[in-house]
Amino acid sequence: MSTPAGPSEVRVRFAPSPTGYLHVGGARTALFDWLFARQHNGTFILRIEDTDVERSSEEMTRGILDAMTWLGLHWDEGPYFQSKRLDLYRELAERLVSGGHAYLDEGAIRFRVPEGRVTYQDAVFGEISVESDTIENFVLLRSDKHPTYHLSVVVDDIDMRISHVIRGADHISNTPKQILLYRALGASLPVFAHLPLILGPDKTRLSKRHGATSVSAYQEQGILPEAMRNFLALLGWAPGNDQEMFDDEALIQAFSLQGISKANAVFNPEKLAWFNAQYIARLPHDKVVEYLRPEYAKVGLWRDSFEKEDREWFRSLIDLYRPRAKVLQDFPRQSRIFLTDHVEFDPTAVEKFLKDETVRGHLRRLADRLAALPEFNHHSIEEAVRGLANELGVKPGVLMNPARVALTGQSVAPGLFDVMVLFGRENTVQRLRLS
RNA sequence: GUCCCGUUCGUCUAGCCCGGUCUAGGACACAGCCCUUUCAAGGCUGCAGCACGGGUUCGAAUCCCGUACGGGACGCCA
Repeated sequence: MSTPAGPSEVRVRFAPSPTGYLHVGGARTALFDWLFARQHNGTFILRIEDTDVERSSEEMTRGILDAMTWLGLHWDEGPYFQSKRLDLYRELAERLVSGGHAYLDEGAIRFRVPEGRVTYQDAVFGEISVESDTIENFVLLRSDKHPTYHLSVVVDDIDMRISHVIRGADHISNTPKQILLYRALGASLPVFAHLPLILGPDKTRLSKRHGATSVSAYQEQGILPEAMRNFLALLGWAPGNDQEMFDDEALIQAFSLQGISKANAVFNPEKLAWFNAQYIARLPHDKVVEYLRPEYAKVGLWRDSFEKEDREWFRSLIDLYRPRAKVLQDFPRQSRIFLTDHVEFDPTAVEKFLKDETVRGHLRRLADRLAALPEFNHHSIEEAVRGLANELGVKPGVLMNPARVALTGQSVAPGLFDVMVLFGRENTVQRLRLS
């Protein structure tokens, strides 16, 4: 075995089993591990627990790594694969047998649980204490010579000099068994910190029947990794004050094991959506474009000029929709009116605003007015529109609501003057005249 | 069933360790109002909670005990 970690050296690991996708619970655990490592200038290790040959798969491993990368949880060591370390587990299982700590049972090796009470201090839950006669002699090595979870996790945590075991609270009752194993192997204990579970709205463990649970599903739904991180950080942890918006630096600063809650938390997708909207509204333009490029490309609306000659125009377009978007897909969906020549008219809106012949006459006059403007910008357009309304003796809305429909085909759109600027004078005038 | 753990607005939570400053604070959602060219965004206001019962104490969301409810673990799964 390697030498134990020094007292100040923080080494944590995230150890998923590649028997499924990375779900939000696992992601939250990984995030806390990562935050803790970063805060202490420690090492974040990724270990794949693939000792169940039947259920583990490479695609799942791939998916987990991708999801971690998308979430921005970069690991410093690994991924280590337990399937490549089988000899080590066998060797130690045999050592435990010869030391009298374990025994053969029909081809498997079982741990001999000693009498007494096992007590430890959990960094989150405080003292946890169990009478060892409630613990069965558990299997360490299966008859096929593959280790069980308890053996491999303890052996690896010792070997990899893990200083803090941060994992889900579903492992609390496993911990005494593992502590017994540490003792039998003559190793010192890491700090154990168990995280409260994430539940569905019905307070049962979050699962597929509650809706999307995999990180990649949220990625596909147009959730930003920044938003996901911020949201997940606040599930089971709180800074002790009222702050809610955290960038990574602030999160790393503020995070602490003391701030972790003992009570399970219900996953609230609406709050996630709110965080997402906040980040969409706030992220730097280049970052947003980076996320948006594939979304526009997906629906055939991306043009390379958005990053070249039309850069400023595209920036204005994006800014117009930032406060209106909840997910990334909202951008192409809502802004497509600016990106295709074809206008689709909403029949209800047409019926309501463009039926009246007088109104259409007004719009043609407005078109003339706009065509004659020396400058075509937000301010000059506003003056022209309000001026004309005044001359006609009508409220500005009488002009503006029909104009909006004439331009966009819809009764719901961003501010009319912004819309006109974005369309440009020619396009605006033409669409008004065609109405 | 046995063992372990938890319980503050519908939800995420602050406060609890070190009892009075808590007529319990913030956020999401919801409702109303304001802003306003529609829709958002934003601002303001409102709705709503210490699971229950004992005890300790001058005083308990905060400490102790019990009950109820909830969760987790009891696999040659992890």
